[in-house]
Parts: sequence; structure tokens; C-alpha cells
Amino acid sequence: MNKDIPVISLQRLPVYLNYLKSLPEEKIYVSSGLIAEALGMGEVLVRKDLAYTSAVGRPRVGYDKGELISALEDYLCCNGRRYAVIAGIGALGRAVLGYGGFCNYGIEVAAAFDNDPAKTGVSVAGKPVYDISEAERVVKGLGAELAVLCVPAAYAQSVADLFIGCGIKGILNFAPVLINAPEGVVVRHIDVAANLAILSSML
Amino acid sequence: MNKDIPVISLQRLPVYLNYLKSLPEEKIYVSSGLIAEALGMGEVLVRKDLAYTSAVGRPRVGYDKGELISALEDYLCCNGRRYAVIAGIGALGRAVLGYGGFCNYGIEVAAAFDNDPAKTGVSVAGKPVYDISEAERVVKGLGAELAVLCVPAAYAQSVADLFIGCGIKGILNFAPVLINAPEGVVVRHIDVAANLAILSSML
DNA sequence: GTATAATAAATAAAAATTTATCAATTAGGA
DNA sequence: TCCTAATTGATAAATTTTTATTTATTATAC
Repeated sequence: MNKDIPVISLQRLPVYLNYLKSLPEEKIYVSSGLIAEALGMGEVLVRKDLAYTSAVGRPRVGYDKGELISALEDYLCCNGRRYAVIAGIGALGRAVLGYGGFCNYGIEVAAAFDNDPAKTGVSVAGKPVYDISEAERVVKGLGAELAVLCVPAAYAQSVADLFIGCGIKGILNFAPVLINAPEGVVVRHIDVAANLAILSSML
Repeated sequence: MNKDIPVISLQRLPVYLNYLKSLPEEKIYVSSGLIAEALGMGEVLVRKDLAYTSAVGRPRVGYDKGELISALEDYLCCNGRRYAVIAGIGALGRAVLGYGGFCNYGIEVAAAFDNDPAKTGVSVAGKPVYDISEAERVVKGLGAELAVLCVPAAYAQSVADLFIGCGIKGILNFAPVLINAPEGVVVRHIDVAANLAILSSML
């Protein structure tokens, strides 16, 4: 799905969506110029990005805010229901488990895994935590396609391999290590320390 | 510093650094081709990126791995000592506080802030947690230039403004809201839910 | 020593991305 | 009703980023 859009445009769609949702309710129409100014970008780029969705604007008026939000949500599959699982119930894994924001995107974090018996067999933030050996049963049972890796770097690749074997198609990796995945499996990497270092380099 | 490099190249430098550090110790020389293949990219691009640093390679041999790591670390200021502070001691803030990986980049997370009296006045992961009203004293006292925002979206802009007033020059924002900052202050945004949604859209 | 092959570095070309321009549409006012 | 100004959507241009090609260097084998 959505394989025609450049990733760089796709990445901006949630930014637009957040901005639109932050506007006061009485704001009915929004123009590309308004969005562009608020986000510090060019208005033509905004229009091009929005054109990938089903959004249509009206000359002299702009986009209907509600329609535009719906178009973005449709494009980002926010109305579907996809399941995600988490590996690694350290501090970060708990934070991700407890975060409620995924539901805005039609994603439900439904289960978590760890290999530490002290952490498994319980619920965290209302979500069951299983031993990693149960991954296949649970992931396939849920039909989960998304996974978040919050495990130490040394385990990240093997957990990814395990998940991929269970049918996971998208992996969000927080470990500071490169994940290799076969064709058809998408990996995104968030390295918090590296992000802070990049900031530091830009000062 | 480092204002000549494109941000997109800068963002890849930590990836190279991680990869190099993951190689076995007995590997002395690395070629751009090797790096490119491991990371699934073109070798010319790897060389161009590395050329922004002080790294020099030798024909027929490649780069000396130790020198290359040093060049990348220099470029990323890993040998300096910059202080960072955190706002918001929820689950995410605690995870960031407890994460040890910042020291690899010459960054020390030195203090945290919250506005909940139940959370302040104590130490988390060995780091003091202050009431947000002490921000000016603490940030200026440390000379901290970096901040990580782990507060709810509704507070993110005001906390950012407060920090900027205390001399913070780089902000890593985890709240799903746009942060406005004046010239001279750099903001990076990590939206975990949006990242998972982007993955989901790419399936 | 000399030839060969691997590699970096430099240059050129191509592709992707962003920005600028222009034509079409339309709300609102004269 | 007609004019004006704001805005979209389309097209073109410019810029940035990536990839390809060429040249120069040098370790290794012969």
C-alpha cells in the first residue's frame, strides 16, 4: 500500500496531521500557505504532499480541515486495525507499552515479550508480557504485522529474525544496531542517543 | 559547528559509527564498498559522507578502522562534554534518564525536571530530579545546551520556551507537537507513534 | 622491477526533491 | 454582473542528493 509516495513525503504526513488536529475547532478551512508557514516549509511542497492523499482543495478557500484530516488518516491507515508487539520490557519497552498514542494511527500494541522470567507472565499497562518462546503462537494468533524492538543491541537481530519468521512485516528498532531484513520487511530505526548527538553536532 | 555538511549526511554518520564499532577487533581496514554493502547503500555515497570528516582512505586498502572511528567521533563531538537535561519523568523520561548510550557521544544527561512534587527531590538512575521552577538555576549552573522533552504535548512548547530562556540550544522533542524555536536553536522531533504509522503505511 | 587489480578521490551525470511560475477557479466586493 | 484577490493544481526550473565514470594510487603477485 502507498508505494508510490516518496518516503520523505510520507514522513511529513503525520506532521501535517498533528498540526491540523492542533488547530481550534472553529477553524474550518486551511490553506497550504497557512500550513507551510506554521511548519516553516514551502507551500508548494505542502500541496504536493497532500496531493498524494485523496485531499482536494478549493481555490480561494483552501482545504476543508475535516476532510483533510480524514484524507491523511485514510492514507496513514488510521482507520484500519493493525496489531503490534514489543520485544524487551526494560524501561523503554514499558514506556512504549504504556503510550496511548498509537490508537490515533489505528495501531494497537497488543502484547510484549521478554526473556527474563521475572518480567513475563504478568501484565504491564494492561498488556500481557510473554516469554519470547511464545512469540510464534502469540504473533500468529494476533495476526500482528508490526514489532517494536526495545531489546539490547546484541539481541536485536535475532529477535528480528524470530519475529520475521512469525509474519512480522514492519519493525521499529530502538537498538543502536543495524537490522538486516529480507525483501518485503520494512525496518525503521530510532537511535535516541544518535539523535541527540546529531543535535549536538549542529550547535 | 559542522554547518557545511548536509543534515542528511550528518544523520548517516552515527550509522557508520555503529557499524564500524560492531566489526570484530581484528578487522583493521574497512573499505567504502564493505560499508556500503553492509548498509545497503552506494559506495560513492559512503565515501562522500566520510569525506566530510577528517578521514582519509588509502587506495587498495581502504580506511584504517580506528582512524575512521576517531574521525567520526571527532566530527560528532563525541570527545567533548556536553550536558543535557530532561523534562518530564514519566515512563519515557525515566527510560531516557536510565539509558547509558549517550556517553558514547560525549553527552551526559545530568539532571531532570518535572512539575509533579511527588516525582521531584529524588534521584532517578542516579540523576537528580528537580522541580521545573529550578530549571534556570540548574541549567545555567551546568551550562547545559541540550534538552530532551518527554512531557505531554500540551506542555512541550512552554517547557521548550523556558529551556531556551535558560540557554538551551538543541531540543529533542518526543511530544507529538510542533515546537517553535528562534534562530539559533535546533529542534529535532521523534514521534514514536508516527514512526510506527509510517511503517504501517509502507506494508 | 613490472603488471594487475583494488581502492580512494575527483569529476560528471542522473535522479530525486524542492521551489518558482503560471493558468484556472472561485469567493467576495464594487 | 463584473472585477479583484486568494488559492489550488499543473508545469517548469532550480537545487540537492545520489549514482556512475574516470583518474590516480598502491599493495600484491609474477
